[in-house]
Amino acid sequence: MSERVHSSSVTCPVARAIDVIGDRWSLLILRDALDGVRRFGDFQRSLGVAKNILSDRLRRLVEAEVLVLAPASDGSPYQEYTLSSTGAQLFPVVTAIRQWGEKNLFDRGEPYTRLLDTRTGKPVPVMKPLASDGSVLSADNTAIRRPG
Amino acid sequence: MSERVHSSSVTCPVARAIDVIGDRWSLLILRDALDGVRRFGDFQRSLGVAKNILSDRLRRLVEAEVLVLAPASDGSPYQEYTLSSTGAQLFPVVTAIRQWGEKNLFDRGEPYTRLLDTRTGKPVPVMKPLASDGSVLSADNTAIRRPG
DNA sequence: GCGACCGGGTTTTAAAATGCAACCTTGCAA
DNA sequence: TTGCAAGGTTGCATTTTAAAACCCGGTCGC
Repeated sequence: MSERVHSSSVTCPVARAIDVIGDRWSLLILRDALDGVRRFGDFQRSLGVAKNILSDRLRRLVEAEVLVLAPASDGSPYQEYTLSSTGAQLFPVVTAIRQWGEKNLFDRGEPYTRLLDTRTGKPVPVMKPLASDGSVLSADNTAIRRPG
Repeated sequence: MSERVHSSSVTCPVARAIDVIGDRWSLLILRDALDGVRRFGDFQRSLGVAKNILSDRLRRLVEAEVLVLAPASDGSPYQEYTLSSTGAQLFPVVTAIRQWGEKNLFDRGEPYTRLLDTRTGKPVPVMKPLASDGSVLSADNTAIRRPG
């Protein structure tokens, strides 16, 4: 298990994250992976992406240790792409994107796919960044501090 | 003020959102915009992106009503790109990406830029999707439901 | 045992996006 | 009026993406 060396001198976590997951197909792959998709063919059918592009993005995500390539769990002789623990931690990212889309990109009455809590059947409440005292944070009351 | 018509038949909010903000430069522009950057030249210096590409991305974000082009607030004869209310709602998205990067893409001891609550000076706590009863949700106990 | 088919790709070639440099324009300011 | 900076646009070479064709190792029908 080799230690990854991360993108040189970039000290912004957003920029590093975007190097790994910040393109259209990678994000859609992760959306599907978080919904339980594991097989090459299933990703391809779901996304409608060219096989060479899918192959490339899956390889990059495996190299970044966001996905892990493992023997299929169902006895078929193929392999499947599963989320690593790092990859599973992207659930809040995809959920935040989803919730922004839900609130801002659909007209009233227009249907969209919903994310439900399977234990209760209810929609997942909107995520908000909270301060340590529990109050809701907006961009206005935060700031970036550079290291050093 | 024309009503935008959204991307046809795509019913996944993640997919629609990615059409608007799901590329490298757009996400980095939004990171900077949420940190208070407003001017073309400031985005360019911060990102190191080619001017034509920056111009294109800013135009798209304005068309998508994520950014708004307004006269500069400081009396200079130029215009500035400010976040619309839709754009400001991307704060949880960029914050989730940032927090994933912080936890997964830096080696121990390696410095990175931090997001601080300006009222307390403390780092912003990690965002998590919560169920309606306040318990933490993971991808495992959620599911997508298609409309109709 | 052999031909067809399916999963999971790679290769080839054409189209589109990107990046760089040069240029243009407007508003000052010397 | 010359110069200079902000905020772009344009032209062109390079890189990335996409679509389609091809390949290759199983498995299945027979």
